[in-house]
Amino acid sequence: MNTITQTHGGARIGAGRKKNSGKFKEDTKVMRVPVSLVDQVKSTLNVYKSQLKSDVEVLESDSNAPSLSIPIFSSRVQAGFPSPADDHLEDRLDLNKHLIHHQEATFFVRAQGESMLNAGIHPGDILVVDKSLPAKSSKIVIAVVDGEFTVKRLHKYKGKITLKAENPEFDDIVISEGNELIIWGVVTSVIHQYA
Amino acid sequence: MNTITQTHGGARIGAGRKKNSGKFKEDTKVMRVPVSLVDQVKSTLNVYKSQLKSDVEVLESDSNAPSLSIPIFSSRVQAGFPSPADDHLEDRLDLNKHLIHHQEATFFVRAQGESMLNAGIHPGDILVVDKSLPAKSSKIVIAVVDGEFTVKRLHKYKGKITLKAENPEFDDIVISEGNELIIWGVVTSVIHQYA
DNA sequence: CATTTGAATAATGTTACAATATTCAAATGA
DNA sequence: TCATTTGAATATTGTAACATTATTCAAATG
Repeated sequence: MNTITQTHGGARIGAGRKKNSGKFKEDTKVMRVPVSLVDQVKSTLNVYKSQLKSDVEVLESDSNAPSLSIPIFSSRVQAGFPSPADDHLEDRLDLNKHLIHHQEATFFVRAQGESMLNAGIHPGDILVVDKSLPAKSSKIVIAVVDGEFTVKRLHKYKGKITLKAENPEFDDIVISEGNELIIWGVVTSVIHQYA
Repeated sequence: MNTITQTHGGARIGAGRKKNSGKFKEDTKVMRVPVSLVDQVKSTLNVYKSQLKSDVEVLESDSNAPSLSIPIFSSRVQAGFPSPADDHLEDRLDLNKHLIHHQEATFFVRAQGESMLNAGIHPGDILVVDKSLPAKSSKIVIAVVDGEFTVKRLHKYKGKITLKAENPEFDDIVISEGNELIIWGVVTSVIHQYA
């Protein structure tokens, strides 16, 4: 070893990485998990990270929501539109009941990208997702692929799984051996709010 | 220490605890988890354990369990969603509360035509309509024109009122002296349900 | 032959460690 | 003087190692 003259840098106090500068911005702990749940826990961590990055926003459904029935009309009614003041109402609808079939298994996700525009999903829309429904082919699903949160249409064909974007400008995701795919649930409805 | 004469037991081969005799009946792995998710993961493990106990290997004890890199379409344990929100109660969503601001003045309409496709309104969608909001220009409104029920985007310009379709295949409706126009309310959101 | 015992082995929670990532003042040089 | 480069200091993070506890069951015992 020869003596290396220092050309830059130097010792000092107060150097070093900042606390909580990791991906979780908080302390971590090691825990032991059965192998069959490792992927699932990983996916949970990924969702959490995505939320921290505010890539996604996930909300759960409110089990204590009071019921509220509101009249619904069909726009087919051409004339003599019945006033909502009438008690002669066609029908009433409670959004929570109508859109949520399995309360415990339902959660909401706020859509981010534009990859599903042609499926009617716009950035900022609220997606209603049911974890208890089977992820059948051609359903729109919420998935985590290799740690990335995504909304795509699921296709299974001859054992090959593809997540299809519904916007020609976006690429489909073909799942192969090396990919980790976790499906969180099936999108049952989209809610778009106007400004 | 004095020499203790062995009174029972003895060395032998094949002794020892059996493999997979732990609570999970499978190998485990340590992983690092942010402290705020530790409880959540623990409860996931607990659910898993209780399922193991009751199910007594109902599913995929050997069926195929392609858990190598392949999806957990029907993961046995439905984990809750992690939330970075401090108050866990606040990330529960009541659709009624979220979408309906003036309960008394709100009603639903089921959309019929395709004239508003580009505004994201498809046939069969549920429109949330608020009667109490001012029908400003550029808002999507529910209107009755000469007795005909319609959903269009309202435009007011220099005293001229137009109801614009949001689909090039449909004509706009220009309101003139002789027309009767009644605006029932402003569409605040659209809900589309997937089959 | 039924009961007791303890050596062998696995599970499990925690700590330790090595490798990587990040920070930012000192060193440099323009 | 000031912008850029550098590397010591410190944190993160995945995994291995460890200590403790739990379990198993044949040998020892009576």
